Amino acid sequence: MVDASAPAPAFRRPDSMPTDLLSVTSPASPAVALPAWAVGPQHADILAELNAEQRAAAAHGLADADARALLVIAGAGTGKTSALAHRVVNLILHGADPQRILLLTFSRRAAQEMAWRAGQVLSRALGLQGGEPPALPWAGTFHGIGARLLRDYAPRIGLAENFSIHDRGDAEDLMGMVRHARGLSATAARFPLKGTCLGIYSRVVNSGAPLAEVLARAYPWCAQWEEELNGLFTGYVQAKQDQQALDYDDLLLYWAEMLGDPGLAAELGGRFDHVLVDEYQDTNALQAGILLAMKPDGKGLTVVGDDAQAIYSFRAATVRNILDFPQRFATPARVITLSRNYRSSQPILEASNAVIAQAAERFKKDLWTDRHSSLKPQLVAVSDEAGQARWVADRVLERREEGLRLMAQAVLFRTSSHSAALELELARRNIPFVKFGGLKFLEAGHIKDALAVLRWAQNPRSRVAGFRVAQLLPGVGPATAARLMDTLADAADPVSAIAGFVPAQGDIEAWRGFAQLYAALASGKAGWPAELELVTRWIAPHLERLYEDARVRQGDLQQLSRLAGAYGSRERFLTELTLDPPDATSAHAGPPMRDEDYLILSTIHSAKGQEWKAVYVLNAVDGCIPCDISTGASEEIEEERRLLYVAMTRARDFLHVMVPQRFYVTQQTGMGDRHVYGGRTRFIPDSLLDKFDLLPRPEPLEPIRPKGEKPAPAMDVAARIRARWR
DNA sequence: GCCAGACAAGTTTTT
DNA sequence: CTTGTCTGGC
Repeated sequence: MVDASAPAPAFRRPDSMPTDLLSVTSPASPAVALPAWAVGPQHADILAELNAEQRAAAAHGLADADARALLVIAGAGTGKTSALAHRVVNLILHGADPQRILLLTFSRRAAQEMAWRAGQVLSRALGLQGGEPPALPWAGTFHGIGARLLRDYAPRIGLAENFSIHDRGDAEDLMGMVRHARGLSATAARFPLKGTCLGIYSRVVNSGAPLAEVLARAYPWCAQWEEELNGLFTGYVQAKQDQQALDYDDLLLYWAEMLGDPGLAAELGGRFDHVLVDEYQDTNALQAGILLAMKPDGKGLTVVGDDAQAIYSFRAATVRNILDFPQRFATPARVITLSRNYRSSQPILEASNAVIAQAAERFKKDLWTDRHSSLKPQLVAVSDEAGQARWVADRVLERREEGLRLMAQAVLFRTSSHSAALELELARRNIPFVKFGGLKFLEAGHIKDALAVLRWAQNPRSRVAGFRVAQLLPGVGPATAARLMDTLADAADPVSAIAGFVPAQGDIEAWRGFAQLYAALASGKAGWPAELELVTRWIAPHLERLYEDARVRQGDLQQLSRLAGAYGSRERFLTELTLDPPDATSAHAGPPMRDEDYLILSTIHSAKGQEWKAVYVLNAVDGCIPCDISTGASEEIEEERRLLYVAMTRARDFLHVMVPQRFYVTQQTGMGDRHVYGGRTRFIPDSLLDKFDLLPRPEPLEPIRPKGEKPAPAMDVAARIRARWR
C-alpha cells in the first residue's frame, strides 16, 4: 500500500513546460498539512466575499450539519470556480484534511486553476504572507486520479505496476492490429476503420450500454458488423492485457470494477471525506457510477455543473447525470443554483439567454448581471471565409489599438479546420497567435515514433510500440515486425532477443544499431533525459529517409527534448504526456515568450471554462454550427445549440458572431471546390435578431461561376445579401 | 511471401 | 495529413 501522502507521480506539471504559460501558472507546491494553530475560529471570514447563493454552496453541510449530497447548478460566468474553491477552503478551515479531499475536474488545466484558487483563498483566510499555501494533493482529472489509484492498488487487483497507458493513437493502432489479425481488413464489404472501431468500443465502455444499442443509436452504418465487432473487442481487451497496457477508458473501467468489490469500495470511499466534482454535466455513466460507488449515500459529495453547457456527449457524457443527480440518493441532494453572472455585459447575456432558452429540457435559470452596457453583440455578415478572416483580423488590430491586448481576445470555432483561412491572414499580417484544439504535437507521426522507442524500452511487452519502432528500419514492414513481436513475446530477455533477431530482408547494420540503442535504454545507464537524446540521435537518419520534411520534424524532436528535461524520469514523462498532452500549436517555431502578446484561437470545446474581453465566433452558419455531421438526432442538435451558447458566454464585453454568406466545402478533385449557402445558424432565428447589432457590411464578392460563364450582375449578389437579413 | 511506393478516400469535438 | 488498399518488384 502506498500512503496517500506520497508525492503524486502523475500530478505535477513542470513549471517550465511551454504550454504552461497558457494557463494560470500555479507554483507546484508540495502537500503541506495545516499546522494545528491554523484551524480554528480566528480566521478571516472568507465567505463574506461571496454572494448568498455561493455562500450557501460553500457552507453546505457544515454549520447546519446537513449531510445531503450537494448539486450546484452554476450557469456560465457565475463564479463557479470561486464558489468551489471557497467550499474547499471552508471545509479545510472546519477541520477537513486536505489529503482527504478529492477534487475531480474536467481537464488538468482546470485542476491546477482550482488548486491555485483554493490556495489563494486559504492564504488569505489564514493571513499567510508569502510562503506556499497548502496544496491539494488529490486534485486532478478522473483519468489522472484513476491512473494514480491504479498504480497504488495494482498489486491487489492483479495489475502490473509498470502498466503502459495508451493514448488515443496507440489504442487505435492496437485495435488496428487486432482487426487485421482477425481478418477483418479483408472483408468483402468494408469493415469499419480502426478509429471507428475504437470509438464504438469506447462508447460501449463509457455509456455502459450494450453494443447493439450503441450501434443503433450512434453508429447505425456499422450495425451489420455487430458480431464481428464483439469478437474484435474481445480480442482487443485480451491484447491490452497481454501487453500490460491500459487505454484511457480502462483508467475509469478498472477503477469502477475495483469498486465492485465491497471491501475495496469501502476502503477507497473511506479514503476521502469529501469528493467534489467540477463540470459534472460532462461526465458519463461510468464516471457517475464511480462516484456513487465511492459515496453511496451522497454524504460528502458535491457536484457542480451547468446542464446548459453539456457539450461532450460524443465522449458518452450524458446530461442525464446532472439532471437526475438529486434523485440518485435515498435522501435527495440539495440543489443550489448560481444565477448571478459576473462575466458578460447585459446585452451579451441577453442574447446568450435567448439562444439557450430555445433548448428543450434544462434546469431553469435565467442568468442576470448588473454589468450594463449599450453595446449589443454583433451579427456580422461577410462574403466568405477570406472576408471573415480579414474582418476579424481588422477588428482584432483595432481593438488592440484601443488598448485591448491580443491575449484578451479570442477567436472560437466549431471545428479545428475552420480557422485555416484566418491563420493564413494572421500569418500574413504578422499577428502572433496560439491555437488550441485540433491536431496535437504528440499526434504527429515522428513524435509518436520517438515516444514509441521510449515506451518500448519502458515496457518490452508493448506490442504497439515495438511494432511501430521496428518498421522505422529499412526493409522491415508489418510482417517482419509482427514476427519480431512474436519472438519477443516468448523471450525471457528482450534485450538479447532483439539483438539476436535477424530481419529476413532488413539491413543488418541498421538492425544492430537499433539493438545497441535498445540495450542502452533498457540498462537505464544513460539516465533521464539523456535517454531521449540517444533516441533523437538514432532516429534522425531514419526520419531523413521516411519523411520529406525531415528538417522540420527534427525541430519538433528538439522541442520534445526541451519538454523532457522538466520530468524526473522516463516513466513520468510518458505517463504525464499521455494524460496531459500539450494542447496548443502556434504559428511560431517555438512557444511564444512569456511577455509576448498573442491572439487565442480555440475550438469551442477547448474554450470551456475560459473567458475573454472580446470573442469572435467563426462560421455561425448551418453546416458548421450545427456541424453538418451532427444534424441527425434531435439530441445532437441540442448539443450543437449548447455549443453556440458556450461560445457566446465566453465574452465579457465584445461579442462578434460571424456569418459568411458563402462557405466552401472541398470536394473530390475533378469536380472542383463547391460552395454551399448554409445561411445563418438555425440557433439564431429571425425572432432573436433584435438581440444583435446587424452588420451587413459584405466584402465585394468574387464572381462565382463555372469557367466561361458570364459573371452574375453585381446587383444580384448585393440584393441577395440584403435579403438574408430581411 | 513481403516490402515499398503509388493512389484514393476520409477527415468534429477530447481525457 | 493520415490510413487503407493495390500493384510492381525483389
